[in-house]
Amino acid sequence: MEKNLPPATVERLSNYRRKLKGINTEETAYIHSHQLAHLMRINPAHIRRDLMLINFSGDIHKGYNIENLIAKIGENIDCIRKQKLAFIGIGDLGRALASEFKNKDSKLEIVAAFRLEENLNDESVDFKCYPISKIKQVLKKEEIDIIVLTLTKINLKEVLKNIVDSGVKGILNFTSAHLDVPDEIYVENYDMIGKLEKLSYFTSCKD
Amino acid sequence: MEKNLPPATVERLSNYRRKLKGINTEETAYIHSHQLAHLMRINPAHIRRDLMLINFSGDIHKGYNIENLIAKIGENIDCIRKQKLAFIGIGDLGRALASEFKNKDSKLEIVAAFRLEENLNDESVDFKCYPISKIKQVLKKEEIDIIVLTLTKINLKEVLKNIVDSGVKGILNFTSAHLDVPDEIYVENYDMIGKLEKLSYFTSCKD
DNA sequence: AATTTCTTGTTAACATTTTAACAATATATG
DNA sequence: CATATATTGTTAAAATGTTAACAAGAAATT
Ligand SMILES: NC(=O)c1ccc[n+]([C@@H]2O[C@H](COP(=O)([O-])OP(=O)(O)OC[C@H]3O[C@@H](n4cnc5c(N)ncnc54)[C@H](O)[C@@H]3O)[C@@H](O)[C@H]2O)c1
Ligand SMILES: NC(=O)c1ccc[n+]([C@@H]2O[C@H](COP(=O)([O-])OP(=O)(O)OC[C@H]3O[C@@H](n4cnc5c(N)ncnc54)[C@H](O)[C@@H]3O)[C@@H](O)[C@H]2O)c1
Repeated sequence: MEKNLPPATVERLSNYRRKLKGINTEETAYIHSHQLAHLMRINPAHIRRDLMLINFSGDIHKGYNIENLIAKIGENIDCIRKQKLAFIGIGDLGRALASEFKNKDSKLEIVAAFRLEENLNDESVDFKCYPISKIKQVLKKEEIDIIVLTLTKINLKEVLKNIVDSGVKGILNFTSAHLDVPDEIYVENYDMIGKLEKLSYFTSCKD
Repeated sequence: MEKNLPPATVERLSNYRRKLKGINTEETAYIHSHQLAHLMRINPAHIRRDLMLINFSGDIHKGYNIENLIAKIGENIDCIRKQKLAFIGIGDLGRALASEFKNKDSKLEIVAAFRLEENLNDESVDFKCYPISKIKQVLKKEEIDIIVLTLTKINLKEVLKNIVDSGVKGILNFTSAHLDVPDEIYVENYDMIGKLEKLSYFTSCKD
């Protein structure tokens, strides 16, 4: 399978799927483009175009079969094997994000988290938590694919070096720090403040 | 002032500012487009174009004066008066997001949070926390501009009705629920899973 | 003084994303 | 049966976003 879907489409497909999974298909097995569009707050043409790109056909009158669509999206955007995630920093934010994964049966699996504290009971989470001193060893052994950075930035430099050396392929970065890593590593920065300030700009009267 | 900046530029300007504020201007008072671009992992032309849009000029050799630039960005994207935020749901995620606001001296100010629990000590946060039963009353009285939704979705329908009635202008939504609110309210959905799955798509070998 | 070297500001080209438009087609309705 | 209606799939157009290119000009260097 070639990775020829536009990034914006990939992200939307993931969002469609999550929304569709929330629908009880015993009540409604089909959904129309305009209905899904309404749920997603986007244009119906968008939906039709995205589904065209993954070659998914609907019934001209009943609409799209929800279960089949969920499966088709998976065929197109999921990795064949499970990809392994590790969290670095497991405080308020890390815990909140990690708990989103429960009951999601995604192809992404959290296999480890790291934190400063050497001895700590981590009963609230269902993956293994290590002190950061073990990072080198664990990343290599577990063959982690993707890192989620939710740490406060003490020692970031050394942490990054270990990440790069371990062969990780992508980083989702929630810290405000600059990540000086090679271009081969796909970095996605994620910042709420930017979104909020954009929202503020477009909702405030500027006169 | 007219709101004629492209959304993508507004978001980037906010990000530039946050990055610039992290620089010690006693050491380096100026920054070049390519330096900031490197920090942001974007193209230098991007920076120059964005700053052109807000009419900010740099010194042809020294680059951009950091303090002036921070101020200029503020003039262009900040609301004249402080805008008031309220969080609905103040668990792991709410707390993590709220604590990002400390020491940020933004024009956005958290003035209230709501949660299910009637009696609870909220010592870790520095704004007022109310039980959700008080929502109607508080939103009206405080004239909240923007809502951050970080609740687990019990009673969402009623919560939404109160939000709409109170005249809120924007919602940053972290829940997976569909927000059925009038089009006048600017809704921004924010989902980490979509970003992660996109990251997974572009980092995995699909052959 | 001339030349080289940078960097900004700006334009124009390019790429991507979004949306409108509509033919094709199936069902329902009069 | 003919007509009205609704929805998909697809193309084309419009809008937005990104990047390349380069003139203009300031300092440094020869
Ligand atoms: N991008 C956003 O929108 C956003 C929102 C909220 C928080 N944040 C950022 O997320 C990060 C975490 O926030 P939080 O509220 O969860 O903080 P927290 O204090 O609750 O948790 C921090 C965690 O990181 C660990 N940690 C710190 N330094 C570490 C290191 N060098 N190596 C390994 N582990 C380390 C700690 O042990 C702890 O588990 C912060 O950098 C914060 O700025 C970003
Ligand atoms: N978009 C994302 O990337 C992302 C990531 C993590 C969590 N989430 C979502 O954020 C939400 C909160 O997650 P969390 O980990 O902080 O949960 P949590 O259980 O730690 O906290 C939930 C909070 O919401 C409050 N609450 C619940 N129902 C409420 C109601 N009807 N009215 C008022 N308050 C209410 C609770 O009192 C509590 O304060 C969940 O919906 C979760 O799915 C989204």
